[in-house]
Amino acid sequence: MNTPSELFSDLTEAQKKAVAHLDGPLLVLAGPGSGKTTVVTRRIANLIANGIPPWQILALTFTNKAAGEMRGRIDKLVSEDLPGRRGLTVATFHSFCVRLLRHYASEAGINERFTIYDAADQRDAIKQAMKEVDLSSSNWTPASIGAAISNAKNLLMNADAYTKAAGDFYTRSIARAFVAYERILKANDALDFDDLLLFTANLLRSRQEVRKELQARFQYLLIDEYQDTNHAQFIIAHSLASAHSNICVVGDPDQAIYGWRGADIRNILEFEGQYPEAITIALGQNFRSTGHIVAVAAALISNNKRRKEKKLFTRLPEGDKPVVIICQDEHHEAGQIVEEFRKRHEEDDIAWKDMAVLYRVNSLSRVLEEAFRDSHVPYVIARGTAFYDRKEIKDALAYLRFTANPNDEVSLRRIINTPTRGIGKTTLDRIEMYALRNQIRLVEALREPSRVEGVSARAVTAIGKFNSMFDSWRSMNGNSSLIAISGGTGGTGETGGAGGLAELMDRVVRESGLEAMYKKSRTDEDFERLENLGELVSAAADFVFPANDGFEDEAEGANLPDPTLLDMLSAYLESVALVSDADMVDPANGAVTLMTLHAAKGLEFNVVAIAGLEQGLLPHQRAAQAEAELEEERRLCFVGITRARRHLLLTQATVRTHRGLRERTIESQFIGELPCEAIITLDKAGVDDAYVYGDGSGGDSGGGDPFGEGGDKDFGSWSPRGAGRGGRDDNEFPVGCRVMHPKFGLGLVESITRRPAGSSARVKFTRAGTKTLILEYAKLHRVE
DNA sequence: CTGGTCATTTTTTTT
DNA sequence: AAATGACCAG
Repeated sequence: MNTPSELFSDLTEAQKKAVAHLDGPLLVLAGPGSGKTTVVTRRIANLIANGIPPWQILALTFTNKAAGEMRGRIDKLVSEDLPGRRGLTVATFHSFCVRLLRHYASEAGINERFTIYDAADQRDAIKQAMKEVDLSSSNWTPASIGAAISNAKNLLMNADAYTKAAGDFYTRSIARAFVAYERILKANDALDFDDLLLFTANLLRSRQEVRKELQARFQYLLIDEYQDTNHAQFIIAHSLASAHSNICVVGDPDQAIYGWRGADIRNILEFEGQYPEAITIALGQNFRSTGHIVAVAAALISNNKRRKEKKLFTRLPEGDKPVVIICQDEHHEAGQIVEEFRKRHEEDDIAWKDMAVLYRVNSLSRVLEEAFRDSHVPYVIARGTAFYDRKEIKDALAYLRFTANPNDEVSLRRIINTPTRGIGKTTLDRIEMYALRNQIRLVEALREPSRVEGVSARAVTAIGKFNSMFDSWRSMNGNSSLIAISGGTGGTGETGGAGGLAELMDRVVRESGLEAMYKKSRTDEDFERLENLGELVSAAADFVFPANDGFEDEAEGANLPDPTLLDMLSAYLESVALVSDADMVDPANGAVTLMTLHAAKGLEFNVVAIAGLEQGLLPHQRAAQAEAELEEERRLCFVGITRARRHLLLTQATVRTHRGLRERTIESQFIGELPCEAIITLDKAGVDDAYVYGDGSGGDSGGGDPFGEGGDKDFGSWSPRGAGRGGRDDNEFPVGCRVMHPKFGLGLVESITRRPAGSSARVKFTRAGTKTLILEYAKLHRVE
């Protein structure tokens, strides 16, 4: 068992004070790299060491990764033989709410088996709602309606409340769609992400007995990243805390970057006003980054006016100055970043996994990815949702969701004719009409297709097969040999339940016809889809039923009933719905990480590059209007800079292709806000004059240097990307050579035009006539 | 009913 | 550039 003294070793006075705090409200203002996680985990260990039962402690985070990390670190600090350690609840806000809502489903007035709708499902449902209330989609977009609904829900307004408050035509129109949307969700037994918080907050507010029960259970609260909580989360936290005020919130107003999704920075700024007896501890010393990096970050953030002044400082050496590189275009930029990383890897022996490229928008990842791939530097893109966004995966999961919840019509519609099985639009329209007229659900109407007028015999048979397929899967639930899971505490590797889940998944993939559909064609793309489906099946086999439900098993070792296959399925779908991009950053893989600035919050790397420091990108176009939004962009940049421990690289491309258009950019105002004595600026954009006007045909063709003798040393070694297509174009496609284009077919190169923006070629195609193609983009292959 | 082509659009960030 | 949605020919 760790003695209390060990919990306090190596800490600053401020940190010690926070760790030692037991009862009452506590606000920890933790600057970047200030040892926040250490303080939080040790404080929880200290609570336990002081005799507080772990099951009375609730810690809420924003990502699964943060929750897992926190739990792991607490586990290491708390002796294993301490009884009841398992009862500790560490969860994300959303997953905590899901568990709570399933447990108190009847009190919350919802179906225990509710489905969680992700952004795409939500969009589908909103579209349907707009259709129902006749909102022409030319004046309204599902996105704008969705944003309005989301904002309302974050402020704890449901459709009724919104309708009552709606005054003008604009809001009344939204209100109509809102009402219809809510009706659809209700009918489908579905909750969207915002609902998870909204319903929980309302449950806690309106049901005294539930609130009391939970208050008694969770005597000590800890909320991480408190600066990013929204009003609903605020209500949840304080409903739970109101009985005992044992609430510890941790955060940094300078790192508040989720205002756009309803996060209210006032929650943290006004905490002391809300709890006058609160103790506030500021952790300003940075243990992560070297001097210049901290100086640059501090200077940048001091430009924010609406801000609580907080001193940032480090005792680490000054280290290398952050480098700003002005690049020619995005390919050049990517090349510079790869080159810098390679140098750090070879000269300083820094592992790839200790480096990251950060950017404001996901679309920037493509060019970067190409550069890393072409230069054989291992990389991963942290896009947790990407896998689950793929068509084939969404389809397979829709089958599962409809299996678990037959009321989920959004999923049903998705898969009823995917793969095509002869239940087309006409048939579905007729069945829908029939359902509407007879006041029954779509699923029920599908049970009696022969009674629906105008449905062909063929369609009736197809529907019958469709029904029996799901009946067969659902009956797996009743088969006890499939549902047994070894012990409620889980944790130990293989379980019968996971096997059942994997078997179900396997059957779904095969019997639905998805597998056959992709097996039929031989394209690479379809082969990849098949592989993804296989991966999905293996992932299901590895799925472990969550050990701790968090509400029933107060007594240690309480015997929970074995989860059924349906329980497994719900838990699995839930875990899939709540993954975040940040969750996918796997420290075990030896690769450079590419991710958005948002996803980087809470992480740190030895080497960090931030790409695209341009007006309109960082700060982003849509955020540059209002001062408050601009300040959030600045905080985002601040978050990015403070991820770096030793080396920081900031890049700007003077020309960037955006939505197919090549445009000149303007340097980000944030670059101008950095103290020039703490940074090094390298302008490598102008060098391309040598490239553009140099004589291309002979001079620079031989070596790997597309810039001839004009380039300086640094510049000369750039070209991993350029060598592939852009820089070598004159060699690759000489005038007169025969080429193949995926769309236009076979052609003959008539001429080559060399431009700074990228060379183009006039190609005479046998079928399609003469076209001018940008070599960088056209997928041209030379044919001998 | 299916599969293709053409026209239109693109919210930045995410639980 | 890419992804959707509408429309039209089999």
